Parts: sequence; C-alpha cells; structure tokens
Amino acid sequence: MEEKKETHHFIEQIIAEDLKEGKHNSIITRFPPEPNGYLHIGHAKAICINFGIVEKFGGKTNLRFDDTNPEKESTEYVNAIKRDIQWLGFDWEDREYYASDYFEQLYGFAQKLIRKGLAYVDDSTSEEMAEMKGSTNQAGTNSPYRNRSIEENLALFEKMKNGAFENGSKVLRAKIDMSSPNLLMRDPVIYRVKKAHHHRTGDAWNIYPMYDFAHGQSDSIENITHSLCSLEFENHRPLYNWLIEQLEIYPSRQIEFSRMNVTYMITSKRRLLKLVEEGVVTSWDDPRMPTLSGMRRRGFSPEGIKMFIAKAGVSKREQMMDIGLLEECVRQDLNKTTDRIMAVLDPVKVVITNYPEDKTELLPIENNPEEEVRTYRKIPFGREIFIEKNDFKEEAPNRKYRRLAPGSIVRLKAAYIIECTDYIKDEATGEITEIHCKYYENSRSGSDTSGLKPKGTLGWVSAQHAITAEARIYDRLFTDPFPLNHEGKDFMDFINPNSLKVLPQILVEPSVQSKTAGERLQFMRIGYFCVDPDSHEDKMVFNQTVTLKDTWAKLQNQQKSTKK
RNA sequence: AGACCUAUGGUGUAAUCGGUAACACACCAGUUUUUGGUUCUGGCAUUCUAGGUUCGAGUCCUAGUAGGUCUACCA
Repeated sequence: MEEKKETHHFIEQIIAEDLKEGKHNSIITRFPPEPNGYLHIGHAKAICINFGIVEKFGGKTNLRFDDTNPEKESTEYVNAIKRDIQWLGFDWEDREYYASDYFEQLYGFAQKLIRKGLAYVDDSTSEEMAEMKGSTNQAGTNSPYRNRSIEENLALFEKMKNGAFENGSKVLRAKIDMSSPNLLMRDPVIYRVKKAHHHRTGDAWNIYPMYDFAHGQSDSIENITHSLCSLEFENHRPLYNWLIEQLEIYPSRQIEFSRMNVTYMITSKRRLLKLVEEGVVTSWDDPRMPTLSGMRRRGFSPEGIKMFIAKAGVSKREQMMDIGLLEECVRQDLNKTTDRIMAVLDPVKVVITNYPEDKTELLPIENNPEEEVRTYRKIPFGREIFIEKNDFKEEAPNRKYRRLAPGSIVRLKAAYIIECTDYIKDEATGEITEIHCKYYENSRSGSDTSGLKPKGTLGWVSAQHAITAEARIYDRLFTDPFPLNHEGKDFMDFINPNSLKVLPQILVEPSVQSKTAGERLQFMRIGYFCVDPDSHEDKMVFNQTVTLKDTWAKLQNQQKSTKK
C-alpha cells in the first residue's frame, strides 16, 4: 500500500502537536454564531474548519449561540442557523449552548475581577470615554472613576444589574492599561446597562456582557481546547488571554485564520440586508445570495460547497477565491449525482416529414452516464419535436460546427439521426419558425445499422408530450469581481442588471413531473437545475444552478472579440 | 504614526531537521465522447526586494517594501 501524503494546515499542525505532547487527550472546538442574521459562505468555512478538525482528530464540536446583544437577536435566526448547519451535514448532537446560559456565571466572573481590583464602574459618557482612549500613537488617560473602591464598585455593579441605572449611564470596565499600544487593552468595557428583552432570558437582566467578556469565558466554561476564529480577532487575543488568566479559569487557546472572500460576492450582513431591503434580491434565500439558504435554493449541494472550502484551505493570508472554483466544485458533484433530462429553453419546432403522423415511440435513455450500473427510463418520441433554436443555423458557420443546418445530419439523443431538408423563415422578423427533416428509420439508438456518422448530438422534446415550465437563469449578482474595492464607488453601483432572466415557457420531458422542490437535475447540454419551491401543480419552476462548461460558446466569444 | 499579522504562478494552498518548488482551479494545445458535458495527455514560477550565513536557502539572519486589522456601551 502506498502511503498517502497527508498535509496538515497550520491549525491542524498545532493540534497534532498538542495531542502528541499530551497537552490534551482530546479536543473540543466550537462554532459560535450570533443569532442576528443568516449564515453565508464565510460561516460555512468556519463550520467546516471547526467540525472538520474534530472529524480528523476526534473530539467534539459545540454549537454555541453568542447571544449577548438582545436588541439584535432572535429565535428565528437560531432556527435558521441550526437548519443550515444540519444541511451542510454537521451534527453538534446535544451540545447546543448559549452564552446567555452563562449570564449568572459571567456576572460572578465580573465580581471576581472587581474584588481583585481589576474592574471598575465608569460613569463617563461614551463620548468622554472615546476621548480618554487616546489614539494609535497617543496614550489614553485614566478615567476619573478609575480609583473607586472595591466596595463601591461592587455595590454600583449590583445596582446596575438590578436596574437602578438607565441605558448608557454606567459601564463596567476592566482595569488594564490606558497606555497600551493595543487599544483593546485600554480599559475595555465588559458590561453595559441595556434594558432590553432577551430572546431566552426575557427581562431577567438589565446588564449584558460585551463580546470580550462573554466569548472567551464561554469557551473556558465549555473547556474549549482550541477556539478558532477569523483574523479580525487577532488584536483581541491579548485581552482574551488576560481575562482567562486573571479569572483563573480554563485556558482555552484562540487561533485565528483568514476569512473566505469570493469574487463577485459580498458577505457583510449590513450590505446583504441592503440588497434585500432595496429589492435587488427577493429575500435572504434568493438564489443569487451568498447565504447558505440562497445557495441551497440555487441548487448548490453541500458536498460541492464543502469541496470548495476544502480546496481553499486554511491560512492567515487574506484569501480571495475565484467564484469559478465554487461553480466547478458544484459541477463536479452534480455531474456524479444528478439525472440527465431533456429540456429545451428556447424552442423551435422540427417536423419529421417521413415519420408516421399518428405514431409515438417510447425510447429508453440512460439516467446518468456516470452511474456505475446504468439505469434507464423511457421518453416519448413523435413526428413533431422541439429543439433549441440555437442548434440550427441556415448556414454552417465553419468546419467545426456540429449542429443542424440544411443538408446536414445530426443525432437526436437516444433517438434517430435526422437530416434537415427544408425550413420556414418569417421574412419579416428573420426568425426560423419551423424546420423540416427526414429521419433514418434504421438509425435508432442502440440498433443503428445506418452506417451514418453524424458529428453532433442534439437534445429534444416531443411536441405532443412536453411540459411547459418556467426557468430562472441566474448570473453573478455583480458586474465586477471586487464590488467593494473601488474608491468613490459603492457596491450598489456594480449590481448586474441581468443577474436574473426569467424564461416563462421552456419545455421539459414529462418525467420531471414527479420531481419535488429541492431536487437537482442536469438539463442535458445546458446546465444543472433545481426545482424551486415556487413550483406548483400547474407550473414547475426551475432555478439554473450553474451552466455546463461550454467550450463551443467560449470559442465563439473569442472569435467575436478577436474580430473586433 | 503605534501594536499585531501576512508575503510562493492569474487564483488558492503545499513543500514537516536547510536538499530537484508540488497539487487544484483558470488559461493554452491536443485526446475521447450518442451531452461542444465527462475522461485522458502535454504546456504554463528568477518563491516581494536587497544584502548575508551555507557545498546547498521558499525555509535561517539583517535591512527594506507592500498589504491587512485595531481608536463601537456590535460580534
């Protein structure tokens, strides 16, 4: 057996080392979303890293909702987040935790800090505090309230808790160092008065801990061995460690990795919200959104998304991934897993003049040529069929052309070879309205004795049997790969006006009638599609997930651009 | 300007005591194919710069340069 060379990314190397040295017997990681929005591709990376590492090394991953800001958080988001993680295929078993479960303990931690003389109640306004903070190259100044006695601090803090003070009137601050070069160490606020209804604790609390006094402490309470987060928290690490040390609690270790950025995508909650609110997209699960719910509705598979994230890797460099790789990963998965079906997006009628008028055949066709053991279904064929308009030209454009033209022959997939004998053109519009062909009766797929060798194969549907459906063709939401990187311009200036094209009247083979919302298919020679939940009995709706690669179209475009 | 972090093809990631720069995507040229899909083959890099140590440097040392993050009672 040849040994597979397995490389570990830098976090896995740290963990492997810790395990080897016996620093930990097993590891615990956590995914800590704030329930104030929907999960997107960037969260998917964090989920894959935290759960993936445990799959590799053994251990556990906790799901913990970081719900310390009641004004923005809700149970609705909690449920959406849980659904998305499950959809990706990860299981936190019974370890569903909430920072709000620890409010009592956190309060005790704060009292401990006060008793150690390491925290104080500050009456300054936020403006005053900002002023006293100093700046990157100027030390801050101590608050006039910095030297309150431990007893006074304890009493005031309790009063804050009991609701004696109004929002914004007092905060609890850690007493660290107002001249630290790290601004986060300049006596950070760790508790604020906030009289708000919490989605889990209701009105029990009038004060809530800040991120820095909740996140690390929750990690510690849960015995998280490795707390993996994104690069933006690097500057928080000294504070994370300081608090753990002063509180004398379990020393979780924070390790940062870079966030996932993808070309033509944005992931900031604020900006995504703007897209929804201004009606650029229909909803958070609009198939053009980078949210997991959007990608799911688009037809992206969890396997495809996970493959993409695995290929992106883990490092500390700012990563800007090509959206083309995401699409390619989805194609790779869908190529193996989806059934091929016949569909015509832009139909033109073909009459097979030498085929009997009242005849209908049921022809066998493979479901997926990638299957190890092939399975087949039957599709109806008749004298009148539809093909793509684009598959017929009045004159073959060049020698490489393989489709239908007067006098040329093509194979109809799983059916017969046909030859174009004539066509009808609307002289007013220049549009081809009907094509006449003859078929070779002895050329039927599987029993072809004609000896003919057509260069191309076309998709088709039977005019008599096809179902009319709607297709939604999606393109990238932005016209620029980096909509955020243009000085003086807003990302809204780069919205792609053609990101959605609705085709209300496509034709599909009758077998798709049985497909239900969420099912993925390949429209042969066109792309991957997914049944949208908007589908109903009278009309099915298909979302285009991604097109098939189209080297012919690429060649055509190249020729066009070189001619210019 | 201060602190912290990062620097390897167009993009992303490897190269584990210093020993032929590897893989994927993209791109280019072919191959196969009853999907112009899939498959398969080949092509594609002075490792940010300048010095230094060494038989040998992507890796070690020194000095630069470029980029990212940080001055919310958000997370």
